[in-house]
Amino acid sequence: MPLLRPVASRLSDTVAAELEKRILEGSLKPGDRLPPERTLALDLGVSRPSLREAIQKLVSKGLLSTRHGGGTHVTDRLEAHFVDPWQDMLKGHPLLHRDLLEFRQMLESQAAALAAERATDVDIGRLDAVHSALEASYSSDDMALCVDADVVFHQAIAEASHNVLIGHLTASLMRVIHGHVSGNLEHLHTRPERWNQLQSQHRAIWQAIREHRPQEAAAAARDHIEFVRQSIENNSREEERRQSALRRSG
Amino acid sequence: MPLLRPVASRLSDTVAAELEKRILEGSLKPGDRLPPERTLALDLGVSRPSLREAIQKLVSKGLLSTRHGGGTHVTDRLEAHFVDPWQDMLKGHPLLHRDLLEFRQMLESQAAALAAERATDVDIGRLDAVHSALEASYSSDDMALCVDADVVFHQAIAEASHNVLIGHLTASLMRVIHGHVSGNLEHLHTRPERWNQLQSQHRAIWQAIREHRPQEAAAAARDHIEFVRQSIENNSREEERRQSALRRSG
DNA sequence: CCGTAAAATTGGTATTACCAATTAATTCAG
DNA sequence: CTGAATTAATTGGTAATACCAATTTTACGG
Repeated sequence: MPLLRPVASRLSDTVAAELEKRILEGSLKPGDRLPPERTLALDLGVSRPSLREAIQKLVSKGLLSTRHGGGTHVTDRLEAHFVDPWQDMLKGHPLLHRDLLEFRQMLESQAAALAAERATDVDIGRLDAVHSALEASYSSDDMALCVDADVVFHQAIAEASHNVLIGHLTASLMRVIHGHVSGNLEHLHTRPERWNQLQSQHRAIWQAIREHRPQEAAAAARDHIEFVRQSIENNSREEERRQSALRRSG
Repeated sequence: MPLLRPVASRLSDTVAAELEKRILEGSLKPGDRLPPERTLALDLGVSRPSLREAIQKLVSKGLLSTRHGGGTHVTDRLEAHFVDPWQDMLKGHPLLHRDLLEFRQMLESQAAALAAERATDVDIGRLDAVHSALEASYSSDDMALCVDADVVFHQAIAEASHNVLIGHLTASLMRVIHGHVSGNLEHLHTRPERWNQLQSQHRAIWQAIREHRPQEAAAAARDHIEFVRQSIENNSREEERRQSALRRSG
């Protein structure tokens, strides 16, 4: 009697667990579209009804969402749980930006350090690609492209840290601050020497990670955010002067 | 366009809602056995696969439980409705514990450092009160009291850091890990020397903060979480040995 | 009366077919 | 050549059916 599996009944459970695992470990990211049920069932070696039962479980858990004819997508329940309360907070209370940058400094330096420790060859390959895309975008004058590449770069580092919480939390923060990054980059673009500093900072983080030097990676990330912080301060101070001058003239 | 019901598709959803309704309104009491799938599907006027998808949803919600060949029963615990999303994530994916502790280590050491820098007199006054309450609870044998005091202590530190994000995130994490803290504390309580170590660690963090020494505070917090991590590892390893011994004897 | 084995019951899985909504590709008018 | 409308493909939703596996019930024999 081949009783290899003492407790493994309910195939749909193991399938659901497999999908959940892929989501948590990042091979299926929030927003991604799953393969069609028919092919996915074939991949997993199960029938379509079994796969569907598994999908329904995850839908009821809030991890997936299905649209008739449209496909099955991964939702971002993990992120939403943390980030929802913050969304409108930042809107009405700009003084929170200090806290947020402080938090980013901690989060991204830690992410860089862990990435330097744990990055595999595929992680480094992805980092290389993302970083060269970043440098390419900086050579262009397309601000939107720069912002996207910047976000992708930091996200790639977070995922190379191989810590689910850091990965999801970074994604959340990036979505929240996307607008601010955009404004700040536009400001920096008018100052070539600052613009180049940004690039060299990114390069420093990148190299420290791919050469597996955690201390330097963390320090470089910390310096980078510190630079961004000062830049934002200068920006708002200038803005204030401009407003005040406007008031005098008007 | 009379699109009164934008979302009403997915028959399995309406079936699941119908069953849930019957359970909640009492026509299906906890412990009751549901009719066989075939007859129930006939009653509801749907196919068996559709009914099964609905049942799987309710199973994943914790309202029903199925036993191969035994039947489908209503779970006796209805509070399963309100479980925190992160809770069951940690249940099924133990590898997340590592990530979570790693994240806590970063978060709480940073919180301690910032608290040591910025704590005002009122913050320190509150910390003193909370810490003495913690020591008092540790002298008693009331585990629930200890867990609560522990959570309050760490939360007070997070709030003394004067960073809104750190405060809220700590609160979220504390809610998620409340159950695990409880289990771990019970385990530690059986080992007096470990139990005392915990107290001295708390005291070290507390004193470093109230004497405004950020470096020591961060280090003490880091050591504390590291201690917790090792304790949990030992606990699970012992548990594993116990299980294995049980299997051998059985 | 009890224990064991056979049979009925019941949940689990797979196959197949078809329907319905969405998305893409194509075509045709301008 | 562009763009909007139509058509075709893709893809999730539902159903019917057959068979497998675990459990429970029943019946039989001691």
